[in-house]
Amino acid sequence: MLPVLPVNAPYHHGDLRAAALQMGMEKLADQEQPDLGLRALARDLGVSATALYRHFPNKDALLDALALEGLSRLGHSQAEAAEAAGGGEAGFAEVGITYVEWAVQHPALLRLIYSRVGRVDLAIDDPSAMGEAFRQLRKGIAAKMPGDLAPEERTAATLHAWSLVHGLAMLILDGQIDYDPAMIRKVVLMTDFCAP
Amino acid sequence: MLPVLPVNAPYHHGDLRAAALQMGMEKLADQEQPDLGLRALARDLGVSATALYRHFPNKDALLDALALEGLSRLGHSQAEAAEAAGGGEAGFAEVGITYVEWAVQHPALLRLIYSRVGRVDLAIDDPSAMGEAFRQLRKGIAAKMPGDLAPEERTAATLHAWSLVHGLAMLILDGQIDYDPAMIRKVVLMTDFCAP
DNA sequence: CAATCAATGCTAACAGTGTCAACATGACTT
DNA sequence: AAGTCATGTTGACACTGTTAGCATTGATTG
Repeated sequence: MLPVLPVNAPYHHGDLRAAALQMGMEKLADQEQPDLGLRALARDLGVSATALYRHFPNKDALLDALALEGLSRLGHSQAEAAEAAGGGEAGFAEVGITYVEWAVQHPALLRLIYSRVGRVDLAIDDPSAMGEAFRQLRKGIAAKMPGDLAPEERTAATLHAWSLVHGLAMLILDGQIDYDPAMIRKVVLMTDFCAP
Repeated sequence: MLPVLPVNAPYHHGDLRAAALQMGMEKLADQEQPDLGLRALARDLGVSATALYRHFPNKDALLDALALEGLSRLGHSQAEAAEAAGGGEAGFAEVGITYVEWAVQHPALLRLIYSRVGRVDLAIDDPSAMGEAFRQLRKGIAAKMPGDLAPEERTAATLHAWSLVHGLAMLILDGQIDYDPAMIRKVVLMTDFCAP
């Protein structure tokens, strides 16, 4: 977290944008809440407070970029878990469990993602970037579901699965329930396959 | 939102603490995010910025008080819904649906509650106030559940129900899914009764 | 190679925030 | 009536995001 390039630092940083995103990610990884200060971040980068404005129009844009990166990583983890678990119902449940695990391991990042994803349609150079990533995630969920369901049921089941694991994750992050992997597994397995 | 006592305002307010909590609640009701400024609140109350420090040790304490009040209101709504729906499985589902409805109607307040409830054990005059309220809520959920379940299953089912509606509520508040009452009902009813 | 220019950095400043210390007012007690 | 203490006020400090204007550098072009 110390300033980069402490000695003989050149006037120009090289790739401040990438460095800011990387350090932002590191700071988020160390925190519970997604509280990032622009000035504090610049300080840790060994750069003046306003230098970041050459790379991001404002603080929101920086946080959006971090959220987007986080969303991408979450998507990768999901995809990995899906692959590792193979297809079928068991694989689907594993994807949900992975979601909760990822949330526990990246609390600030998950919070950041969901806090910035909603209002992303407005005033972003690539308006559909975040929305698209999320659509992929949803599609990923839907694709892993048991196949013999009517479209209406499919939507409801997707919503059900997403809500369940998201709720579990949020309750854990907010300190309402303890993180007990066995219990998570039990809860997730409770309902995913008991279609009448 | 205009200053209280605009003309002939006496030096002392009368009951600033109650007024602050009430105006805080009103402001939260008008917002999507629980962003409350101490100075802005004082301004709207027609009082100096630091006057609130005679009634709350700091901003966190004020927000904690608001969260506690919000939690109480949520509990009341839950209890009402449980009563109105009668007992049994249908009544239980109704409580869950009410939870989501309440969240949609009080987005900032629900967010405030969950953001402050976790770390409430520290440095509050009544340490167990918030925890107790939440324990009541959990007990309320558990009490409304179908009765013929082993204790272990009971815990899991409670967790499942809470996570499901909380996840639904959060995804709606974060703009990820639309609020469609019929769909909510469908999803909540999907799994609550399919015990093996 | 030298001159120009755009990209990228810096400092200074402004409005806003939470918070503390010191002072002012007024309601209640004796 | 006098005095005390809860409650209000002003002023200040450190912090934040943001803008305007100036400085430096690496790259492009004559």
